[in-house]
Amino acid sequence: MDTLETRELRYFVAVAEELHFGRAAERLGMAQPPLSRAIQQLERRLGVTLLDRDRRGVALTAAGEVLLREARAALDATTAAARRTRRAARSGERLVLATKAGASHELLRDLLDAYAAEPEAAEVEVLMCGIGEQARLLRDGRADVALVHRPFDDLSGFDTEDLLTEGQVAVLPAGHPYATRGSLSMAEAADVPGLPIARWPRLDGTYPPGPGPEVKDQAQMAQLVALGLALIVIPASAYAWLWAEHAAVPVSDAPAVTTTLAWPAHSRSLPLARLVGVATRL
Amino acid sequence: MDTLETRELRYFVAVAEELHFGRAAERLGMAQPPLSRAIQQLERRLGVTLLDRDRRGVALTAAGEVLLREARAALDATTAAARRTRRAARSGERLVLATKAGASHELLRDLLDAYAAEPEAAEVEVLMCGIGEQARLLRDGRADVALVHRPFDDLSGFDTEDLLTEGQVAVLPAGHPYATRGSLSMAEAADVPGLPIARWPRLDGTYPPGPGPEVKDQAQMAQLVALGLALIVIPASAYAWLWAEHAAVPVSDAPAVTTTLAWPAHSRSLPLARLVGVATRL
DNA sequence: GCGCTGTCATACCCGGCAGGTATCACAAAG
DNA sequence: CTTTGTGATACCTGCCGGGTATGACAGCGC
Repeated sequence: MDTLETRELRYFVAVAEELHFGRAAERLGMAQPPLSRAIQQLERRLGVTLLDRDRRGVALTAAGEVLLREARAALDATTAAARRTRRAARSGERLVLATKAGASHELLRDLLDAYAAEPEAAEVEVLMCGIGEQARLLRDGRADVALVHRPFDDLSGFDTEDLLTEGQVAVLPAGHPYATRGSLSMAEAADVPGLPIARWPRLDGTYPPGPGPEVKDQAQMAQLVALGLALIVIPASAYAWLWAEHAAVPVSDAPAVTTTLAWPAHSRSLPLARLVGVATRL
Repeated sequence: MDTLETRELRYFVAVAEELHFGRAAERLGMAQPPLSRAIQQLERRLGVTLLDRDRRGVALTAAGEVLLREARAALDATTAAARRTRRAARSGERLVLATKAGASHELLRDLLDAYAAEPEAAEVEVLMCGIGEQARLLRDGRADVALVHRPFDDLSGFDTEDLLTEGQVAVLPAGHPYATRGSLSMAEAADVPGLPIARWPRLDGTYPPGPGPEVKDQAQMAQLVALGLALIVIPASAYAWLWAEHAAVPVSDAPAVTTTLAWPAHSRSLPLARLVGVATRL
């Protein structure tokens, strides 16, 4: 019952993702034959067929799907081990906080200020990342803690602390007739003539269907709205990046958004514990 | 930024746990010199000192502590990958459910019955384990899902579904004067003359202080109570294993215990999803 | 102080296996 | 039937993981 080596897992993930031995080998910086052999060995050692080689193409078996998912998690865990160990050794202690660019401005500012006021506060590095990337950064050790937003982000596997629940607002071009309304319903927001709701990616990177333009960060949204090409519905705290050409109107029936602090479940870092403590008292 | 091999992690964990290269090498089934060399290489590659070799003994540095924790998690993840892959390939699908021996009898029976009644139900193997072992079994892939009890078990890192919340009862020898009482308070239970409360291990394996005997499973508890040497306070559903020599009295102010279904956060197994679905409808 | 013992590090050797190159086998396309 | 693209096979080589023997050094008993 020998244990799998990370090398084998890396190879398998490459092949499973490319579904092509040649390209996978290239990505791994090696030749194709040893890669084929390594995968065969892996299959023999597990006693399981992972790939259906069907001349002209490779497909994952059910067991292969399982291994792909598990192997990714295991690889993330090992790289996280290396990263966190290196970080623990360097420069005393230091926290890396991942957050979506532009979101929860005031909350983040207050949190950092309050934490910095603590005696023995560690240095906090803020890592701005794209939508939905926080979980990945936490899992592979690039971040120690993250500000995430329910129900948008995937929190499974983390410890969390809710910080703030808030409604959402519709952001419109400043001169638009609806900009002076006191509030809107989702139905109204979805049906503004000439202003489709912009779509942003879901957890898996795909976009929901709809007429609006696809965007991938707040800067794109801001510009599209300022240009009068779309409207967007966002948490009220994302307000901070509003331009002069924007107006915000509360959306009465949009789902509430909770800003949450999340960190790896097994973390025992003292500075992190202190940051969480500060956050709860905010 | 090369990635760590599981072999290195295994070696490091052995040394970190033994704090002795010789014993660690023996445990790993190898000679001591190559182990020393491997650890040195690991330290060089990470650019971090993990161990303070201080003639006569080895001690972990702060970075070493971090790596020990992270390495254990990573190793669990890789062995889980192997186990789950093998299991996915064998015998169609099959679920392994871990539970504390003797706890939540009726609930477990109902759950298994309801699940078995489903069309396309997978085979469920019930794995009885000791107190607090469920989390480990889930983490290293020996189990797919577990029945755990809040606030006793460590649920960090898992998805969960609460099934049942209940009070606790004091279990006494059948003939004891208090056995006929309608209810007790914690203060009263803690102060029964000649009957100290038995202590069971906490998450880390240590015992809380107190006058009562230390026990490690329900059979020991049962016997101690039947012998008139101790009383215990347990969730009402653990009732099922009561002997004729026992009597149970509700404890009015004991913290409520919730029986919870827990599973690895990233699991995507269809039979598991079905089991969770059945559980929520229970 | 002088061995003795227990500990980790060093020196050196060897065999297996990861990786490379060349080639094969085969299926689909034309 | 050739061409093209694919993964598998055959075979070689060098590196590195592992073994043995030994060194360096701290504490201990006398």
